[in-house]
Amino acid sequence: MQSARRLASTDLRIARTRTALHDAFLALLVETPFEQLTVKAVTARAKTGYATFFRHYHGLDQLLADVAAEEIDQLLAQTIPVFDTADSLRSCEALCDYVAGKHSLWRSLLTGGAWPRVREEFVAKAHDLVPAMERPESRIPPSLAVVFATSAVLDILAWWLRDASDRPPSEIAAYINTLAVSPVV
Amino acid sequence: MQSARRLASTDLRIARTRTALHDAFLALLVETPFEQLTVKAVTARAKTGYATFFRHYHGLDQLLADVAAEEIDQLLAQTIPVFDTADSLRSCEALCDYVAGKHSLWRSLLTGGAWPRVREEFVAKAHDLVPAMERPESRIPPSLAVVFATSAVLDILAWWLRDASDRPPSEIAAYINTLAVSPVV
Amino acid sequence: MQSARRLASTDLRIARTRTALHDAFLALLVETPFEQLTVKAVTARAKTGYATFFRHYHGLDQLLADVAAEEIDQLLAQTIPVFDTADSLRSCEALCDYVAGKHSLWRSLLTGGAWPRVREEFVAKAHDLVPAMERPESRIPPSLAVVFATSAVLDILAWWLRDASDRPPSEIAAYINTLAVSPVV
Amino acid sequence: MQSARRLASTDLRIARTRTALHDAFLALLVETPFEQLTVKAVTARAKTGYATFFRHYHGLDQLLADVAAEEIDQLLAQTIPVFDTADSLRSCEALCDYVAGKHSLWRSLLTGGAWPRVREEFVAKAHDLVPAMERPESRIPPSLAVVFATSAVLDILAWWLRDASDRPPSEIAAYINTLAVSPVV
DNA sequence: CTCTAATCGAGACGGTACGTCGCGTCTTACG
DNA sequence: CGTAAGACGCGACGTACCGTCTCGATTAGAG
Repeated sequence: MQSARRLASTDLRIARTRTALHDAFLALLVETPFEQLTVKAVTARAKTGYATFFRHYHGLDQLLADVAAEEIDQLLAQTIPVFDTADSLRSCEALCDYVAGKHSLWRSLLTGGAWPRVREEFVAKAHDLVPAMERPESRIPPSLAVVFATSAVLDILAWWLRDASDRPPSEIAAYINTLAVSPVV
Repeated sequence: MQSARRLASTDLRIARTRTALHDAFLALLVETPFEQLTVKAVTARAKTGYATFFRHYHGLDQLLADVAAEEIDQLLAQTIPVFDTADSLRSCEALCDYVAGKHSLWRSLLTGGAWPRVREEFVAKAHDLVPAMERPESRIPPSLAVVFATSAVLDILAWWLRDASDRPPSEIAAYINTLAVSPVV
Repeated sequence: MQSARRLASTDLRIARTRTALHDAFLALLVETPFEQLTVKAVTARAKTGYATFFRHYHGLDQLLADVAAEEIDQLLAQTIPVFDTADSLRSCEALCDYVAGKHSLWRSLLTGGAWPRVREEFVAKAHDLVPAMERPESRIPPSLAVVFATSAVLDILAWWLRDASDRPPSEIAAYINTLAVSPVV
Repeated sequence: MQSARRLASTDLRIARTRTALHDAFLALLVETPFEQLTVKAVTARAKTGYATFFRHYHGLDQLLADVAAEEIDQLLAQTIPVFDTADSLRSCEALCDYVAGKHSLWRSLLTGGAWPRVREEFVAKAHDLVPAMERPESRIPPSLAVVFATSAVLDILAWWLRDASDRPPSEIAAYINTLAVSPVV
């Protein structure tokens, strides 16, 4: 139960239950803002006993973290090179294409009540990666640069997914490049 | 209760109660993240009856909005000219000086659980002011510009108040100017 | 305020207010069971300020007692001779005719939530009158006789007003005479 | 929760909780008039969570009905033959002996605020049993006979338990026979 | 016919109980 | 004999009503 993820449980039932909760959670997240989700609703949707939930997660926050973590890892993996590459615009486009492919998932994560937590996790993970890409010549403190850049990227993506889903990824990529990337590199 | 603020109720008791709730709320916000506040705690601190709270506000959200609204108005009044003035850096410094003067209040509003709501309100109000300063020549959609700029300003201020309170306002002003203002003007 | 009734207040306003409350109370009692009445409802109906109610009565119970007391006195005045007279049947008919004349009032008092209190008051007042009509030859203890007879009279009247309002007073009088009067004299 | 009783839940905890509430309720009923009982008091006495009460009953009324129903059934089973038997006096004595055996319980039910409800339930149940014992030759309408007889029995019992507990059951039986039974058969 | 006190309306307030909801724990019955 | 179902303790919520209180604004009835 403790760390919930990884530990690659050998028990098939455990994997089954987790998948069910995982999927039910994501499905509900699309219909309902995160703060209004209840354990009961998730377990009902997952056709799982109420108490069972707590055998796998400490609470909805952890389930969110669990679900979001891997998505965040992947998004982050797309985001980091943006700040490292010579051709940052191209990287931005790759990033936006990636998000466009998981449109509804990321809209749930970025435009609802889940988003402060997602942002926090995203920023925290980004921080861990920063030492690897020291950029001492900049006049901006690294910790601020990380916060600013990641927040800006997420803000722009959130704006896209919520208010402007009809615009092409390439356009968004240009905005990200202009507003979030250029100022810090 | 209706609109909660204004309408300047002529009854002294009402003003007294509201002030008490207002102050108690702010005092608790410094010690406790917003999401963990309870009506009971606020009314206890305000030395007010529990039910009385609901005679004035529909819930803690509305109290937060009520408390934050006027602060936001003032901060916004400092922020807008930043994007309009010839000497934007000087305006940024004025903004940072203003925030430094209300250090602990704004730290509560920007670094705790209240901040998503504050940001939302801030962005919404900023949106209402944007038409007044049309900037058609920009290649960034106005609604994105508003979201990006206000979010960036708040992010930078939040970083300052939470992680770097020892830095002088002028330095922060420079960051704001570089990261949030320049890219959109 | 204290004893509420009598004291023949010289102030017209007081009399006016009391009458208004009195009437509003009776009017509501017809529509609503006593236990569901609220002070607010009574004062609203009486077009009177909420606090004004408490300037005249300690609570709804007292208002009920106040309203009921005089009615009970009158009913009791009709009831007592029933047990004293040679021709008890005729007295019973007088009693029933009297009740028939205040049909809706007594239905409210006897068939709703007010009835336990009315009964209690009725029995208590009857008790006070019993010494005057000692009937030592009976095998039934006087205190029981009073309780039984008054309760029985009220029960029969309540049954009439609630379930059999179409029957003539004379028929009810016969029942009262047979069931409540004869057994105790 | 639904029908509250019966359906013999197989879960021990449920039975345990209901018994606790049941007992606590009866214990409090001895000390306190029914209308002044609170759910809080009952649950406190039952050492049970407040909300748990509502998982079993809709309110105190239902709990009273629940508790009283079985007692009423038993008392009624003793009462009915009184009106059917050749030797009604002997039946009355059986009835009084039975009540004497549950003295404190019935005093709580009949002499406090619970009694109007108990009476109502008692009368209602008696009504359901009446068709079985048609007595067409009587000149008293059956529905009145039921109301009168059951009310009279309860009134006499209540008088006994409240004001004359020292009298022997046989004496009370005589009163019941004289006042409540004879007039209707 | 005025002046002065009492009464009035309005409704805020502290308090208490209600009935509901969700959480996280822990017992139970069942497979 | 372990696991899924769900009862439980807890505590916050928002509502309703009570009875008290403080305000002016009237309005009687005594001088």
